[in-house]
Amino acid sequence: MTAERYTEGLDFILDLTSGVPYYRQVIKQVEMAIADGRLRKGSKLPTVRSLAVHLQINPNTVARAYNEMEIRGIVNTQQGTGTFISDKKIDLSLEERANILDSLVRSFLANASAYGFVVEDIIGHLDTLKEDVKI
Amino acid sequence: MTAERYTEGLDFILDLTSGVPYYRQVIKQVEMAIADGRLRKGSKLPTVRSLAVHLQINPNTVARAYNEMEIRGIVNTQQGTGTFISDKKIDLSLEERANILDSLVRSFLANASAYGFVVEDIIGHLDTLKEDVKI
DNA sequence: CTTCTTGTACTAATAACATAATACAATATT
DNA sequence: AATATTGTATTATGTTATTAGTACAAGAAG
Repeated sequence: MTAERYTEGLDFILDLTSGVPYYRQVIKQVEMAIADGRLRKGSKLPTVRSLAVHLQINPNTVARAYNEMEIRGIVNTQQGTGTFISDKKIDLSLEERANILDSLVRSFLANASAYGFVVEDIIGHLDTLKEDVKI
Repeated sequence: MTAERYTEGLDFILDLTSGVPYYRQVIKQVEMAIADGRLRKGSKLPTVRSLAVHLQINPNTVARAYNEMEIRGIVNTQQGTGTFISDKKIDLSLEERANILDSLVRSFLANASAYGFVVEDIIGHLDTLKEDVKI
């Protein structure tokens, strides 16, 4: 399968029941893979057509995800070649960085609390995620 | 605020970035609250109008969530009175609970990675927050 | 009884999403 | 050079989600 040409350990899956649009799920999975180290600068993503076959969706839907990621600077795409993770650098001072992180985390904790989760739940789950990636 | 009339400790929050339809988020949050005991038979939910104001969405959207929950037997609603949790048991397995948490965490990580944060950053900050809360 | 509060119903409009189909342009391979 | 692979663009169609606005019916409160 041509999908083998992209980074090992990266497997796209769609959750058909979540109500989250498909293209968003693709974007989020790429972002996740970047966050936990499975994808890095220069890594090649599966082609539009192969990922569409893999996920059993229309190529245009994959193309939409890739296009949006390019607009956001997450990837570089080139006709005839493919799509690669960019080296997008986020220039923030340490202080700005800390402020944004704090804001993101607090917002997330609030949201999680609406479902009844507490900090320990989150930390436990993140530790588990991290262990999974290590294998 | 009229929302005070419903069960203490229950707070609805929408994640505008996850792509999950709003009405589904409301339903899921009610289900979680029932499963972990924050809501029980007879507990009153906020009115359609008050929750709509609280969440800054259209009342019809809340009404949709409430209507679907009534169809599924989760709540009983009565015009002129309000909406109450039914006596239907909702048992979420540990796995289902973990899936919900996983979905929340992944969506958050994807957002965070757009700012250049990685899992270790998040865990570190959560540990820090956890220490703060202890004090 | 009157007024207020509550959920219900309905219509119309808009935006977003996903698909199918097709064709073209740029790059890579043979 | 010819062919294959890759992303891009476009049009049209259908479905879903959300909103706004309005009105009605049922229950609660005064």
